[in-house]
Amino acid sequence: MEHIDFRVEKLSQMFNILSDTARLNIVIFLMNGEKSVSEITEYLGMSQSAVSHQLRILRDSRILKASKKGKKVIYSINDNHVKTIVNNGLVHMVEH
Amino acid sequence: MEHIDFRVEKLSQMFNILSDTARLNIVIFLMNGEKSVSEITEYLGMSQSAVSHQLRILRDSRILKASKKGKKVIYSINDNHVKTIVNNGLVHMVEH
DNA sequence: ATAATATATGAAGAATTATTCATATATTCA
DNA sequence: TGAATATATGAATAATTCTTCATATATTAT
Repeated sequence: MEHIDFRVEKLSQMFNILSDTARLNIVIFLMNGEKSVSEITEYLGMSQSAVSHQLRILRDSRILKASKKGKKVIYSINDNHVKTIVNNGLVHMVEH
Repeated sequence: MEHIDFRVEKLSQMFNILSDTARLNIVIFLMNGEKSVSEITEYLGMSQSAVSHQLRILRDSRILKASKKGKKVIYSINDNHVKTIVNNGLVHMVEH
């Protein structure tokens, strides 16, 4: 698979990150605006640790970014492409 | 995560399938028209068995469909949404 | 019927990944 | 300084997944 476009590699990596329900839900949640870790944790109903591990993956892949506000860490979407990709995907999930 | 849209579940499943480089390449290859298993195998440069296993996943998820022409099995895209999702994704992979 | 070609499939092993648990770090407040 | 709150992280386990190998099935040609 050497002759193949590098974009395919990149895209499959992005799809891989969005293939986890928790991570995809986080991204969608943040599309309405930035949130703290505790808000995200409460929204998802998962353990704080599990959420933090997933946030790390989203941060490392530059899909999200984090900033501190006092004790809290605020996450927001860093890669605007992901919004379009997710929105576009959601549209196509309406039927079936 | 009970309060969450069923579309998210569906979309993460679709992303999951497209998160494998081999499968994503197959889908992209078939976006130029239907192909036989041997053509796909040659294109990817993987073993026939590995390709067949991946084709099964794509068939089971209704992203592809298969039809027989003599000894050959011809695969084509069954779910038109996937074309849009992949094309849209590729566009956003252009930079970085 | 037999051989050759094309594709599919089950089992097994290796690799990747998600979650939990325990604990560490950082910040604020008293 | 010490306690409380918020978040991060490493290790370990469980689950999922990809590939290989061997073999099965289907079709065509001789």
